[in-house]
Amino acid sequence: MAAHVLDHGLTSASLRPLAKAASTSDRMLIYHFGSKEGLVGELLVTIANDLTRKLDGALPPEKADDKRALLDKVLAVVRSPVVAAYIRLWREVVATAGLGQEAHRKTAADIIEGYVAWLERRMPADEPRPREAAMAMLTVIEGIHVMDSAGLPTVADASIETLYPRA
Amino acid sequence: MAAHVLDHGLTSASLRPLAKAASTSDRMLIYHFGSKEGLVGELLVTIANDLTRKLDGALPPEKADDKRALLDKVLAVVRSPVVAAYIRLWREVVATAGLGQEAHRKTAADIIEGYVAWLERRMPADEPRPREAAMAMLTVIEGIHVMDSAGLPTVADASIETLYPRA
DNA sequence: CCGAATCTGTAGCACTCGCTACATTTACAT
DNA sequence: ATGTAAATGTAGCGAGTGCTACAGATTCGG
Repeated sequence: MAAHVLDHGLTSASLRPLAKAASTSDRMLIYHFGSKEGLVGELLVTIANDLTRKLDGALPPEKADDKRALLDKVLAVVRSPVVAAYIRLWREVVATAGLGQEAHRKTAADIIEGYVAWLERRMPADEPRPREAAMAMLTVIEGIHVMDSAGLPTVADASIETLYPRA
Repeated sequence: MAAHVLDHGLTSASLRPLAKAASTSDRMLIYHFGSKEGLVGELLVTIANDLTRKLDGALPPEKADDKRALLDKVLAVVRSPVVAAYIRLWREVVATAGLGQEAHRKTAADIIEGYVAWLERRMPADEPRPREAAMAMLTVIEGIHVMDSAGLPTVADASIETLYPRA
């Protein structure tokens, strides 16, 4: 089911295709998860954990040499095809969080807090305000994702060079 | 119809409610726009123009004193309730653009290019690379929108202070 | 005034949506 | 072995989806 959602998107995911992906029936999904909302909630948690594991695997928690090096490494990972699917899903969650979806808003906030901490742990040792630096870098990364989604990596790269110039 | 989409979102917009908002029938919408896809396309163009007009009205094209002042002014506008609705819709377009929706990707790219130019025109006169500076600022603004959507303005504000420190 | 083209209302088609009723099977403790 | 609870299959409900067929109304040039 996680694979199906990563492929086809969250808002267009309906019970019957999800059930097919899990080799069961919609009947069973409702039976086990109570409702579609419950299913999606648990699914998002699972997927977020998957992503965390992938990121940790690709980038062990060591202090980077400088911020630009860290940003480059992170972008190399999140722009890779496998992780990019997670980012697309992430865009959907943020979008629905913007509307009334309070559950998704909470999920989004949790995930962001998690990644701020994740980035903070990898900030250069000489960084005076690592937490603020992590927040700033994550904000930039989110912006870059938007540019990538729009098919404008040029804009993204120019932004990187401007905000985090190579030493 | 634009108001309805701004209120209720794009992906959940269906013909009958849209028709009701326009005091017609779904029959008529298809007659005039050919298909839902055509309708949404024209609707997005109209809405984007609306937003451009609002932004121009709120922020005439004058060179700002410095980048932080420009950023603050822009954020004051895009965070106002009226404009925030447009931003929520924008998030949806970006999210669907990330999936297969080539039409939305094109729309997204056009809009971004437009706002880069819009920002460039307002960059401080002493800015050596106004275009790159505009791209960078727009990237940051997009990231800030994400933080706002997740209900984390704290993160957004810390990022602003870090990336564009007050002189 | 009249034919033709442009509009619009009513009804409905074939489909998907989340979810449920009901019956049946399976697993397991006693 | 038997009673009980968990698990599953089949069928379907009511609502909504984009869109169409058909018929009647309106408008307008000749």
